Amino acid sequence: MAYQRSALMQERLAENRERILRAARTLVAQGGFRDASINAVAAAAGLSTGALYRYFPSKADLFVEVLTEAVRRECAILREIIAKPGTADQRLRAAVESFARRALEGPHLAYAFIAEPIDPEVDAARILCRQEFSDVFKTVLGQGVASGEFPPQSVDVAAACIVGAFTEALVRPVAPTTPRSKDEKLVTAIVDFCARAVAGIPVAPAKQPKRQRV
Amino acid sequence: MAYQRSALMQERLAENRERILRAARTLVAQGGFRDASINAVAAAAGLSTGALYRYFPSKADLFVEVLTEAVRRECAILREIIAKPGTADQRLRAAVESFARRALEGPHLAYAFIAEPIDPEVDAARILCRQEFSDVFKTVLGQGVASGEFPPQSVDVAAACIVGAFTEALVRPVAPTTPRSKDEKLVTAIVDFCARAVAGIPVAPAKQPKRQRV
DNA sequence: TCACAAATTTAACCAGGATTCATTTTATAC
DNA sequence: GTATAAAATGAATCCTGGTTAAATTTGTGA
Repeated sequence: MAYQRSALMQERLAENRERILRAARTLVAQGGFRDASINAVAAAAGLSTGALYRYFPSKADLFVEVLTEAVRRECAILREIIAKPGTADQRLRAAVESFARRALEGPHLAYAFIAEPIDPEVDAARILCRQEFSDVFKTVLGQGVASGEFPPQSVDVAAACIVGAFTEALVRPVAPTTPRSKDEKLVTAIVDFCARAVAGIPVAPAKQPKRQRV
Repeated sequence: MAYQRSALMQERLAENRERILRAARTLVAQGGFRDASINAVAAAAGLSTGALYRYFPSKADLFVEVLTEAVRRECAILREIIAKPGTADQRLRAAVESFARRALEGPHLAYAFIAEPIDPEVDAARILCRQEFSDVFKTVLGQGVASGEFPPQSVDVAAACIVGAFTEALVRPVAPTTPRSKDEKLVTAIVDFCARAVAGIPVAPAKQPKRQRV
């Protein structure tokens, strides 16, 4: 027999798979995992529930992939930002700002990826993803502490605090959706908070710090 | 007719109600809302499932009460702490430390009260509770900013960040339960992080800051 | 065009957990 | 002690949402 799928067909299948992942991500971004039932995802992807199971063996598998994929992208962006030249303070600010700005696009998404529980299997994957996030922030923090730009501190805890701080600050206004105009101020306030927290900079939000403390 | 419950009986009923609330809180503290099914709560309280519905009209109602009650207590403690004399820095540190220390007793509880979703009705109640938490922290922050002890900042965002920071830092280790010996360092690191974040204090974790900046 | 493999649909199926209700037990009033 | 109201039980019911599978459609190779 040696049954062979035509290139066109293969592409269509791959497209379906992508559509499912996209639909799942969109639904999570809009209403969290709660609104992302298999039925809803399938419908949003333009497929039947049954068809979805030809692409993903279970709901958990689907969302593990959605999660890791999104985190992979996010971390790549952040790593790129902190690899650029500049002080640790500048790079940390840039990373937090970028992260926060993207999270504002879909607050539920950020929340779901960091905290919202669904399934023990997915939760397990989340722990690994968080580790990846944390590592990115730890890198800058470690550099800043090593160079004396930041005071000595627990970089592990600080990294977690940064993630938590801006998650809470961004995600809370999910219920009464805040006007888009306030976003800028919110981002600035969060960035400043985190920067002060790790650097101990009294005022000067957006200025170049440059001083080296030991 | 005029059926009248004896004092003894009334007391027993009130005790049952209390027992249910206590059981629910304990179960949430141990394993989050996920482990706090109506059956489990009833069993833990030494009652049948049916009986529980004589005391609470629905699961949502029960947990709304558990939530608001716990938050009420917590806020009372915090308000007391920040009403004591001392610098804003000292009082903020004391409040965060107290909060963190109690959260470590039952990390799931803290998490469940701040983030874990169960039911739209409960989530709505949570928003009000968070407001209350936030208000407590805002009080100290506002005082510190007004007196010039803290640099100017968005006290709303900073309050949210504080809650988020230590939630994330405390709750994350829920999966692989960290050794109790590390708790002290963790609490210290979190307190320092928050203190630096609002005050911009470079080093000096537990010392008296006292300097007034304008 | 026919035979067969793969994909898809649709309609059950099933599990877990909240809620209800007929029945039993316990408390109160006379 | 008896009758009645309240409380408690625990099994039955219902609902939600993930999963499966028989039947159907579509694609592939001769």
